[in-house]
Amino acid sequence: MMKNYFKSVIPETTLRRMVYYTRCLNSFKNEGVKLIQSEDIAKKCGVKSSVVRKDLSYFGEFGVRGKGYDVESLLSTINGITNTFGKMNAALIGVGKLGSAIIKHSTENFNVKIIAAFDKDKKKINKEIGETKVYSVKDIENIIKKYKIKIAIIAIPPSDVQEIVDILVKAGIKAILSLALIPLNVPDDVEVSFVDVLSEVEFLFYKLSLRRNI
Amino acid sequence: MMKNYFKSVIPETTLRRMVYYTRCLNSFKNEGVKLIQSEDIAKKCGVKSSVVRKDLSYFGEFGVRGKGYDVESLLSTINGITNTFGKMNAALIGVGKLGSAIIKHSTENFNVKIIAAFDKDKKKINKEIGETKVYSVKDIENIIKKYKIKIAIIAIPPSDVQEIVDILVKAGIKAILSLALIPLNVPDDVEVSFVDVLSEVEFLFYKLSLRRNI
DNA sequence: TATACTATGTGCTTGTGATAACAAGAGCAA
DNA sequence: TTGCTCTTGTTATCACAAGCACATAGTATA
Repeated sequence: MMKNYFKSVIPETTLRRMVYYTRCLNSFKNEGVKLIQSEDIAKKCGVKSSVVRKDLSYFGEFGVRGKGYDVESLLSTINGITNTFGKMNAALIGVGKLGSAIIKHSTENFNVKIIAAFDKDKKKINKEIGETKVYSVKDIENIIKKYKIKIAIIAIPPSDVQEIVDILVKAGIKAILSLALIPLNVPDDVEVSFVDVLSEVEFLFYKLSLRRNI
Repeated sequence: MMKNYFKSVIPETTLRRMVYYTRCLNSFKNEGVKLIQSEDIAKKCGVKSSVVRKDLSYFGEFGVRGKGYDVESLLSTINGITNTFGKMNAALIGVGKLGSAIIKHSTENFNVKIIAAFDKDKKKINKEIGETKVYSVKDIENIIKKYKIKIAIIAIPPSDVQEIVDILVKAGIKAILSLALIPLNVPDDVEVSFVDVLSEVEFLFYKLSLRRNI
């Protein structure tokens, strides 16, 4: 039976794994593999095959029972979910060491493309890092609106973050990835996500410490 | 009633929030706040006060009913959980742009200290970034054993990751934070965690896309 | 000392994600 | 067509985390 394209609510954990699956599928594709089974994806990603099937089933029925999934078509179906079918365009604020590392990383890998970067340092403005042009932070609103960018990565000192966040929200940004683990004030319709290496290391310390003390 | 120090099993989500609480408490401390309530922490961290209280209760009873928590003593109690009471020492593999950004970040902020870095590029070996000395990857086992380092951050190209992971495990590393979202082979007693900016951005794309399509 | 007040700590309910077990569908062969 | 095999898609169960709501215990005040 054909079902409506998306089930009611899709768990965040599933969405996170979808990113992982995409990586795996691309890897299979590059190896020339045409057909795979849920078990193959599961092994490669370190999850259970039932999880893979369940995750995929949230979006529709893509497999053939008794056979498996067609790598190519599964990939393009997943790409279709984000409606991008190409690069996912994002902006980056803060072209310091971390910021430029991310730009470099995005040129080498995967699906995300940083199409505009911003900094307040005049020495950096108007230069290019790879294909990414660096603008003044004063131009954030203009450029973001011009290119209809919806996602921004923030790689600036914590003290400046909220000020920039306000500008981004005003410019129409709908999701912010902050590289500093500090609370952000945003409207309800703006997604916020944190990535912080040192926080994660601290978390690992907690985990290790508790292992012995239980 | 005094209870045994740690309750049976502590949820991962709680441990993650503990890191966040630490940040908030330090922030309160710097502002000169002596006494706080669960509601204060909750607001600052964007969670419910009952969650804060429950999280803390996993480790013991630190508050005074009718008053709240003493900032200073709560902080040192939490620090005590990791048995470090000072810096948390970690190693870093790969002194590229990303790696050196992390080292710089760790000198400026928070609790984690990178006490040894490793690279295979001879130009980088024996130099120092801040207070962190850069060693040859050939010395990983020696140095890690010498300083009894238990946690390592990996910031190298995906193709080299597994090779380094094997060396780290052999050297006694018990937790690995990988900056590339690729599966790692490790023994069961080694914790593995991933932090990948671009994966997180992709995840946000999924989230935004689905918002409209439900 | 008694009483009112305040914020903690904690059972208990509720909701959500993970897991396993199973039913259903597709291909193939006789 | 019938039966067999294989792997998907789904259902039912289990485990766990979130949040409420209240009993508890300490503080302040008279």
